[in-house]
Amino acid sequence: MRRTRKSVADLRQTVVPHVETLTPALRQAADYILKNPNIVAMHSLRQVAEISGVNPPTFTRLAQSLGFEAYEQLRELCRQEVEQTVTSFSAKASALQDQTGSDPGDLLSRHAAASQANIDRLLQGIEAIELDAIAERLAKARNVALVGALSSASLIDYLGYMAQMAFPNWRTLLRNHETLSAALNGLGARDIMIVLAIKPYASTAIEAAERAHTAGIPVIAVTDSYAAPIVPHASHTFVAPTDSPHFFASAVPLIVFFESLLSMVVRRTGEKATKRIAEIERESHRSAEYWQA
Amino acid sequence: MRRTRKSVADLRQTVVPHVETLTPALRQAADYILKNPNIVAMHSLRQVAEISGVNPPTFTRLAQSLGFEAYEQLRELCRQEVEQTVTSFSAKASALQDQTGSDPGDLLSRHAAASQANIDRLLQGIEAIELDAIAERLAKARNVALVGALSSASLIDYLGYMAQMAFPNWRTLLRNHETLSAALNGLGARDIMIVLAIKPYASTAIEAAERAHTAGIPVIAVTDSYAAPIVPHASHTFVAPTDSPHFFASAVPLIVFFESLLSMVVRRTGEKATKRIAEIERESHRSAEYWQA
DNA sequence: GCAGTTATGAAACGTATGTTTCTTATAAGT
DNA sequence: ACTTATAAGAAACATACGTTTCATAACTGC
Repeated sequence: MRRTRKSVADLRQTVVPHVETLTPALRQAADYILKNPNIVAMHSLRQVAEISGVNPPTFTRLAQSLGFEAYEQLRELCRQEVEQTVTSFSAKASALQDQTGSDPGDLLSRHAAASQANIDRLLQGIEAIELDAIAERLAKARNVALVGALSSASLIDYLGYMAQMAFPNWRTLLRNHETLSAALNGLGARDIMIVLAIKPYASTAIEAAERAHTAGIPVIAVTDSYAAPIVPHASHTFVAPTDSPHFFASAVPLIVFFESLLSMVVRRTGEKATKRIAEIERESHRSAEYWQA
Repeated sequence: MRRTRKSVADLRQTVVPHVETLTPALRQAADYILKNPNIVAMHSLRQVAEISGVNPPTFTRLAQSLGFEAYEQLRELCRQEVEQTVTSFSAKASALQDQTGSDPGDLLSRHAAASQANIDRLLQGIEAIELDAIAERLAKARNVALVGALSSASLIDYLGYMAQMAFPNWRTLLRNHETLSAALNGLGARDIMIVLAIKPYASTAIEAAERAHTAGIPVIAVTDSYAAPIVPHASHTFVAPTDSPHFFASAVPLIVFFESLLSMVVRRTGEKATKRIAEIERESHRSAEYWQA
């Protein structure tokens, strides 16, 4: 199949190189155009200005800053972009599937497609009702302990960071040289432990699950196979596909899973979580952790 | 799966039934609109008139004949038609997101769809050639320094962990109370810094990028907007969509991006990286970090 | 801390837009 | 063939458009 020819003047190609030299307002306008070429193509300058919250003259000035004679020419690029997408969408989809893959430049496309496929498989492999039940238990738990080692450590950290925004009773274990015994101290049947363990499985994580399980702490295992060594020590197991064409497993389905799970618990906890989130954000702004103009 | 809801007023559905009762000139106009909704959506009435060879007032009259109050409404139908085609994939996601959520069990499906749409948008927003060029530079760099704070910290950790498997010269900065000055010490123009900063932007990350940029260290910014405060301090910027129906931004596209980037660099580095990976794996097994049956 | 510069929003301007009105062309009925 | 009714182009109109100008706000460099 013939590849759709790229128009000589491409929107991104034209705008992106200039972006870094633009003033804040102009950059905001450029950002909007790059993200919403279809809106720009289909609406008048003033309508775009209103929708995007940018002052009308800013777009005129942006076009001039980019070397165009008028805004109309910038808009024409957007039109071409849209036209191209309209005509080449189905082509792209089929092209991705039969790539035998010698072209390294398309590695992003390939990995993107693989990730999307994995997300699909994640969806097929998990029962909504199961997940709902777990979310319910997490919402009611006294403490939620998170465990992950080696490559799983940073993913568990991500979950932990997000969770602490919403809940004061979620905690990541085994950080900063904390021992397993110390970590498990005080945890019991009213708490829940979430353990992430994907191949190659970290001994630390398996051991933590085992000890917790023996101690009567409910363990939710998130792993990549029902044959994983953690399964026997879990009271509930979720399996996420992590296949990838790379030397390492893809974390994408895991992130999707964790983000969804977290969101479900937040929804259940209701206003309490939302309030806490707002409070922490406010506090962070005060403490200058967040950058502000 | 439920089909994406068709907009209440469909262009074809609205126009076709009336076509036979129209006068010749009006019919010609109707015919043109049905065949070229994208032209109509993206151009003014008078431009459409000129392109199609139909007199301007004819389009106004057509709209009125079809029961519309004004031509603008007819054009809006064309816009919807185009929008639907352009975003056929992400349309699915937004439709799912719009269900204001009476069914909590479907949250996983919704987030999965949204993630897939975001991956799609990531692909559209990044030029393969750009990414290729950056991968090339990363492969040749003396040192690669990774920076991320707050919510980005764990994601950068993930990248750093994976990278260290393959390359000895990739390092995550600002961990374990390392100061910025100490971190930047020894870095120069032959090195590259990758900074991840997504909203709310961490002061630490912005500052690191700024200092590095001033010091002549190439900075690659990965962020969520061209209007992000880090952009002025970057020698190259990648923007990944992070929209999500939750209170937090989704990390999925970022993971896809990093995994792809890493894989591209590994491919370039060739056998050297592969050997190192194998060696580290062997070492880890010996040291019992990895669980074995 | 101030002068000079630049960036940005508000107001003003000429122009193109969508629509209506007017006029001419076309077709039908007697 | 003449009238009448309808259709369609031309001209006219109010409006919204893209742009420029102006004033003020926000930086920069001394």
